[in-house]
Amino acid sequence: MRSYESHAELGGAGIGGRLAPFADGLVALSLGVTAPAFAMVFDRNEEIYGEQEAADFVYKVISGVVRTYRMLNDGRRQIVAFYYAGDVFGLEAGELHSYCAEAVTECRIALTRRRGLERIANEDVAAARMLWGLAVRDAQRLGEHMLLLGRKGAVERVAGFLHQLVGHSPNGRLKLPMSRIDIADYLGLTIESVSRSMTRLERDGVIAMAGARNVEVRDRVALESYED
Amino acid sequence: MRSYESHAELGGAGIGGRLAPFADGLVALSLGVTAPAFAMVFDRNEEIYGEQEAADFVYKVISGVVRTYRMLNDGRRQIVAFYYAGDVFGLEAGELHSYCAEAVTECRIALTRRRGLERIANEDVAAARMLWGLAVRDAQRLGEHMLLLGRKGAVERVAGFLHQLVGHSPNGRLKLPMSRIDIADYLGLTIESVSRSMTRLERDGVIAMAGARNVEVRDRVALESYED
DNA sequence: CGCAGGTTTGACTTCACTCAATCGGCGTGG
DNA sequence: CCACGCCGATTGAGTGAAGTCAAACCTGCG
Repeated sequence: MRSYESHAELGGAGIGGRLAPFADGLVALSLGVTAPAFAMVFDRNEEIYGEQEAADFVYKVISGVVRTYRMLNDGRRQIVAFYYAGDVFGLEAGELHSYCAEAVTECRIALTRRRGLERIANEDVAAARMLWGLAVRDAQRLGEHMLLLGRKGAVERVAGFLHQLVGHSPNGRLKLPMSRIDIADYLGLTIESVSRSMTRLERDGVIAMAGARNVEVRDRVALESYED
Repeated sequence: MRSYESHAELGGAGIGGRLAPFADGLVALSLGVTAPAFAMVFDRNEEIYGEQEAADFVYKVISGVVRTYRMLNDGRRQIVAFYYAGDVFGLEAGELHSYCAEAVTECRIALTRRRGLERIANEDVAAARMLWGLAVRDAQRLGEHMLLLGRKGAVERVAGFLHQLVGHSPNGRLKLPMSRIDIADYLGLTIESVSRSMTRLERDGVIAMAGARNVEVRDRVALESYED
């Protein structure tokens, strides 16, 4: 039970999730910076960390998809970002997490101690630069998303979302890992509006759908033009 | 013309703005980190830097207010953030600025070379940490704003905006430095909706107005409750 | 005092939301 | 292997909140 000891020793990383075997206890965070880590597996919709919880760890997605979000008292939810394999999340300025993070699909996540990472950053300038770069890139992506939320119509939002997802897919086919509710809460819409927008894009010949989660982008240029 | 030489030497910091005398050529960025700098003055609505311009400088507001924004082809604009005295802006991950920055009011801005700052960060761990902290705090603020843009109604947005502004004012009185257009483009609304929302808040006794730009928050608790 | 800009107000329209019914795909169990 | 049931997604009808267009109103300034 060596691994459980190490888990306890690490202070516990939330209620959920299960420890999982992991290569050599190291994770390559970015730009060649490597830190000691352990891995956990989270089920679909399982919480990874909550708002206002201590931000003792930094997380990297090994496989699966993660969402971070904030909520209002009455239940309205805004998904701030989706994180995919290779993405780092959970870096905070203060001692507490300012968002909630959950697994969209079953996820394998590498965790590394925040203090350890800070210690590394204190000695290795490249590591400090890397942390800075991660935060700035995050901020840039959020700014882009603000334009979408503040100034775009429903179809433009969905088109922008699909365009962003299809970026990494050369053949234009993609399998949406998240539900319509997640998409709606990411785009500041209702599920009905998301649905209507996708139908509209399909009628216009921009995309083709096979079931709700398989989308083929047929006309990437048109998709971009919807974004203005 | 010593100052113009130094301006040219620095590679030119945009078309607009005038060099201004500055204490000792140093600016305290944050947490005691200091870097060589020079100051410029920008008129109301003058551009500080444009989207896709080289991000050679980092900026700190000495006095006045700055807006950063992105635009769509058809002219729709989303203001990403306002920066007030003491705030640092213009830090970028890549070589280019991803937003446009303009002076909301006449502004006095301290500029420091990005490369110089990076050199300092390479030697001083505290400086690197500071840069990281600035970026993370920015990202956090943007995330907060995304919740407002994606999930709040018009009155809630205006209430949230006023609440954010009144935070630093103990007596509840504040003078809005920006026009209704700026507020609208920050909140993802039209000027008419901003106007109607403020009228509504006034009718409800939450605020009192003396002219369009002088607002007194009479009931801070009620203001927060509009935000949910 | 009068002009010009920005702001407020009003009437009407539009787009997205709500509520409700139907559809469809997936997984389970017969 | 197929039928059924369930959950998520789609579609439709009606409503409502914010947008648009236009007019009137301040207010600060020449």
